[in-house]
Amino acid sequence: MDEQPPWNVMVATCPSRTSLARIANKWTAMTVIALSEGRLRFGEIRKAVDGISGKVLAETLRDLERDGIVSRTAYDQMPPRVEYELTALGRTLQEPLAALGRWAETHIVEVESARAAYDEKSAQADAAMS
Amino acid sequence: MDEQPPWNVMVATCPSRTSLARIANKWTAMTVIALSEGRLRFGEIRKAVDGISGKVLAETLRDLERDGIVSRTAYDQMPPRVEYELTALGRTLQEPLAALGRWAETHIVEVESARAAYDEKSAQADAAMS
DNA sequence: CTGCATCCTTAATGATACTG
DNA sequence: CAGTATCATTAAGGATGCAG
Repeated sequence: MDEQPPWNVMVATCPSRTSLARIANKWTAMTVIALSEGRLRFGEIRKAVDGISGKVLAETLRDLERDGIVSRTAYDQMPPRVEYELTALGRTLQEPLAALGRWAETHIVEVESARAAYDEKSAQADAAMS
Repeated sequence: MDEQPPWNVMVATCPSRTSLARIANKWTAMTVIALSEGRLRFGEIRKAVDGISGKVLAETLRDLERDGIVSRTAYDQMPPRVEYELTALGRTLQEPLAALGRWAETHIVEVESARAAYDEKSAQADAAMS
């Protein structure tokens, strides 16, 4: 009954590509992974996503909130307290992005050895030209 | 027996993060998705990944080859003929990246409605300040 | 503390021309 | 055809200061 959706990320003008561009992004992936632990404050996320700047995290969270992946709760306090958590939609994205993180971790040894081999081969090729 | 690897993408200096940065990328995702069909020529990939420039595709493929995800076969012909295909390592990445593409396609309707709601709310907030 | 605004620097991308 | 090289443009990212 359900026919395949007409959306196709491989088509440049398909709206779904704007969504792919957002989620296929290292900051998005790490932010969502951090929020898999549950509801977190801005500063806690920033600590979890080691190396992210305040500006980039604010932008990432704003974009994720706009896309309905993260919800933002601001408490009217001084100093401010703002908490973020994954929405129901965001939780459907949690596992796919976590899988990417796991892939990077489990295959980094293979990747680094491939890099070393490639760089070695390139160096030889360069030397042969001289 | 197998202890958890010491790699952690959430740590800025962990080598696995360089790998995450490469795979959590829209061009990488679409290129790998294109190569899921099998062995393809440069021009065929370029056609499949609609909108990618020749320069960016060449760089993406070179990076993927360096990381051991894609293999490159150049035939000594004129005009040149170069074919690319996923390696065994690359095929382990195929499903996680395909999942991202499917997520973008399946949820774009929800995402777009979230965006509309967010933009509407922002517009109201802006108007209230005047 | 949480952001936003600003300025600045760097990286990514695009357009074009050119070579094997 | 499959690149590479160059240049121009744009986007991403970092640093700082400041307001709520």
